[in-house]
This record gives sequence, structure tokens and C-alpha cells, in this order.
Amino acid sequence: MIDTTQNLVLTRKFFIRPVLVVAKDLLGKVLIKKDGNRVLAARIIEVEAYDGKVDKASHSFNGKTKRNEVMFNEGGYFYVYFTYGAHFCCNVVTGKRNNGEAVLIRAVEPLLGINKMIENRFGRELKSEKEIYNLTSGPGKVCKAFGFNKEHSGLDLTNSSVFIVNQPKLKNNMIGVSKRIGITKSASLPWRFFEIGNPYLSK
DNA sequence: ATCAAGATTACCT
DNA sequence: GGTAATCTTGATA
Repeated sequence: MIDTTQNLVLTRKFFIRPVLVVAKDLLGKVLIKKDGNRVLAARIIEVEAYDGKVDKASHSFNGKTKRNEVMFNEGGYFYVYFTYGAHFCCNVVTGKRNNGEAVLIRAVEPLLGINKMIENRFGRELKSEKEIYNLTSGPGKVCKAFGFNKEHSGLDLTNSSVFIVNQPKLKNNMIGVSKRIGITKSASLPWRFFEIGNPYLSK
């Protein structure tokens, strides 16, 4: 069973490392959101790294703005942004202050509070068994299921109701690497990491 | 003040 | 597999 107490919460030290290292290490860890008594929890299974220094696709590449300022915090903060007029995407800031690095959470495997996630996402029951694989299989979907929005941007993941608990590292042969999805700049960088074979991956 | 682009999704064929 | 929907942000004037 997942320990949702603070005992195994990832600390600042975990996040203040290079973004590519943190991105890979986040696979298999469990993202938690506590709303009073309610707990939402899901395993992180797909991420992408964004590095403001060399990566033209990163929001932070052209320097700090009001929108992206959270990305310039030190590692361990939560960066949520709005895009395409409809969706939120959530990121974990990494590295040292002013680096402008973050890891986008692209897909998760639901563990706890699944009924609440279904309600948040669809506002109805599942239509079929396999629709569960469409619940959190994309960055916008993850935020919808968890109820993440602008309000959550800037939260400190080491000291708030949103946090990540430690789990054993995935074996290297379980980690897939590919180009990132849906970007046009710096598109060839192989900075997407995912758990091979997991049915909850984005399509 | 105006404009174009975007780290996506859902729905249609 | 293609595409419309939708609106915030940042850049330019």
C-alpha cells in the first residue's frame, strides 16, 4: 500500500539536481494531492524535461516573465500553466534557483481516489472498462483528474498538500526514451522518458 | 490595441 | 488520421 504520510516525501535535495536526472528518477514515484480527508494518488509513468538554458522549447528559454517565473525557483516547486485555451499542464521545477528547469508530468497511473478523478475528468461514470486508460494519459488529463489549475502553481512540493513520495527506482530496462511530443523548437532532443509497456501512457 | 502561437484534447470520418 | 475548439500570454505598434 502507498504510504501517504509525510515520511517518504521527496525532499529539496532530490529536486535540486539536473533536470534530466530528476526526470528519469521521477518515473515510478507517486504524486499525491490531499484535500482535507480526500487523497488522490498516482504513479508517475511519463515525463518530459525542459531546460531553459539550451532548450528553445522551454517556456523559460527567453527569460523570466510573469507566466513562467515559478520555473526560476529552486527545485521542488510546482509549475502549472494554461494552454490551448482549454488545458492545464503541471511541472516539477528542478535544479538551482534561476536555472529555469522543469519536468512536465505527461501521464500517471491512478492509485487512490480513482472515483474522484473520474468525476473530475468526465463528470460521469466510466462508459467502459477500458476508458480508465484514458483517465490520466496526457498532461491536460492529469491536471483535470487531479483538479490542478493556476491556483496550484508555485506550491512547494516539499511543504504543501501536493507532494511526491519516494518509491524504488525503475530498472533501466523499463525506461523508454524518445523525442518530446507536441513541440516544434528543439524538437529532436530525446528528453521524453516513460515506463515501457504501461497501459496508461499518452497516445 | 491587436495579433499569432501554443509542452492538447475530443470528436469526426 | 485529420482538425476544430478555445483563450492566455507575450510581443509588437
